[in-house]
Amino acid sequence: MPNVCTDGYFTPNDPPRLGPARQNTKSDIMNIFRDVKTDLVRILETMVAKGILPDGLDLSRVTVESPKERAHGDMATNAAMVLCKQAGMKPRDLADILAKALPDSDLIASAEIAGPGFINMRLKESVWFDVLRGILRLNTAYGDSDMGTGTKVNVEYVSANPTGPLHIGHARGAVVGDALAGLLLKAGYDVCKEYWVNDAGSQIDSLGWAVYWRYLELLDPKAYAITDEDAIKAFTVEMGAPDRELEYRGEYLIPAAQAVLDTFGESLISRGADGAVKPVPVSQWLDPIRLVAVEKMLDLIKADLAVMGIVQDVFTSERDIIQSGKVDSVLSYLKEKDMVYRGILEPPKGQKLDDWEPREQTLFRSTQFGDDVDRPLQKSDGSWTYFASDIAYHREKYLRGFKRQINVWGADHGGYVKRMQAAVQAASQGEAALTIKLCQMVRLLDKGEPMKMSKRAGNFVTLRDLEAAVGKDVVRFYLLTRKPDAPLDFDLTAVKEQSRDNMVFYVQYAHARTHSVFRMADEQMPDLDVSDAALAAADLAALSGPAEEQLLRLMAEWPRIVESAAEAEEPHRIAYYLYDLASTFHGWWTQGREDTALRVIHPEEPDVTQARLALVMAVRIVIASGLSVFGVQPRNELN
RNA sequence: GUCCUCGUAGCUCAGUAGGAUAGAGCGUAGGAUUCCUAAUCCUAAGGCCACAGGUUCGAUUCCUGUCGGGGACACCA
Repeated sequence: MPNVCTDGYFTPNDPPRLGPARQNTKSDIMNIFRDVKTDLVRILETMVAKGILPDGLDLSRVTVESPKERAHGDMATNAAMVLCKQAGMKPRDLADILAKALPDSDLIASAEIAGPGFINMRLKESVWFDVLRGILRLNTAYGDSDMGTGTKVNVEYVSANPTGPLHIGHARGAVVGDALAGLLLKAGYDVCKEYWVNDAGSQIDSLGWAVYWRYLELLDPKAYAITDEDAIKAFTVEMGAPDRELEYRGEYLIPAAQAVLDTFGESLISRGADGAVKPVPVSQWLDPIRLVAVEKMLDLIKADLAVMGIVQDVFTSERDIIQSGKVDSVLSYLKEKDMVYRGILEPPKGQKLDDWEPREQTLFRSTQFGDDVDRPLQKSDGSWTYFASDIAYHREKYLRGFKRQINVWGADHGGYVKRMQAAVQAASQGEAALTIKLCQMVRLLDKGEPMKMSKRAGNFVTLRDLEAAVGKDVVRFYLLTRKPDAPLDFDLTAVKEQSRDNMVFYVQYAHARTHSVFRMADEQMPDLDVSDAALAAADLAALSGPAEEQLLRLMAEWPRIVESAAEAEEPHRIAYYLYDLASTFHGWWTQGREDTALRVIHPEEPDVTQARLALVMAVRIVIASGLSVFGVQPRNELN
């Protein structure tokens, strides 16, 4: 995937990565749910061939899943209930026939009917051991799926205005977008991670003004102090923009101003007869300053993202989209389709606008695609609205081959969803589909008390502050412990607590514990072969207890979890699965406290020890596989 | 006023490509530590899945409406 915008500050990153040190080898995918379903379908087809069932069965609603109740067996299918109408049979009659045929499978030991027509199946014990060996063989590639069939998906996230460092408000979208991309990659999609750079709007003008002032300040700190309101006022008046305010005053602009000074020297000012620094007219400095300022801000943002372990593949410049004529071309495209017209909108309801006046505008017919009103494409000064360039950008993504697009936005952009989806439909002849993930606010707390932040006071918490306070992995995992569309409290103290109610710690502790068991085994049984090969070849008969079976069963579900989370585009499900697995593992491990026979390490019984260590290793692998989706490094020990 | 989103145990939250007796943590009440990490585990109590209709063999899940919390509503992004 080439980077499309590489002018100036758009230095391309490395090409999209294909995941952590692996190829998506479709042939080497393990998923026993799928295997059982394949067998089930095969048996159904045999029954069709024999004339027991009619041709042309719709099997789309047939599922194979693990029943909630352990007593119901290993897996259950609803096939009889879903197919009974098509087959013209009563559910239980069909279930009866099916249940008799199922043990024909290599995987299924027995099947029986329950409830309204469920078929509960017991799998052969060897199936679970095969799962364990498969995990050891595949390592963290276990859980990979081919459900995406290499379909191209574009995930756009962060996309913060390049006007300053990222702060906590950006953190959630950044992490959710990155994890979603990781999840889709694991599920077999061809994922492109993307950032849309709004470097063309009025905010960039504000940035330019602020940086110019900082530039003046560097040249003459006394005359142009950032704290000197009178001087600032005099400056804006002199520039012919008395309403202009310096919106951005953070110190992070000083390096940008220094870069301006390094690049342009004193060519953006004049000197009075006394040598005093004098600003020159806006037209002479705004363009060059904006360019340098955006470049520096984008560097800052990329560095912030890198601290969080986020590296996106493509950065697309709004300015570039506009200057290359892509907005004009998408507009003429839409005009051809009669999607654009000149018209006057009704005044918005529910809020008073003092300065509202009827005005003829260039409008996009988004109502034809379910939006509430048609949306303006041009500002009154003739320049494009943000919406117009965004349409051009999304069409650009479509033309690059992305028929599936995902945007991760803050919930405050919710009102923008329908028009953007409408635009993507219109600009792709209905071929591309855009889904939008809205992330709710994160409330930053400390010891249960909300932390007071204000941009004005300059004490807002940056992403870097957050990372420095608790660490990248904690931030990433914690922000994924709740579905994005629900608000989230982030407590700086609680998140570092080492107890069960902190998911991050609890899962990491389970992973660390798998390592400590191996360290202990090495101490107590230095001669035991614990190589991958030895574990894979171990006699697993010792793992037939209920607790072991529970662990194996849970780990067998991992590929299914990946697929359903990818299908739902909900990475947080991975977090809950890992918590569940950690809990089951801790419980199994603790059995050894009450009954020494159940301990992992038995110096007198190397076979049993080896089998149990194989199980521990599998748990370690599955946890690591899950954490890799989140971009979180598993811990080998704690403290 | 319109649109989006959420409503599940006392609290914080999972779950729902429609499935069998709705789960977890905290908190509450008990219990386990000569022991591979007690940084952990076990047991118990706790529910009209906001409410009302609809779709069907079956709805916490899908549809419609009501109520309640949050968010958004020209020429900012």
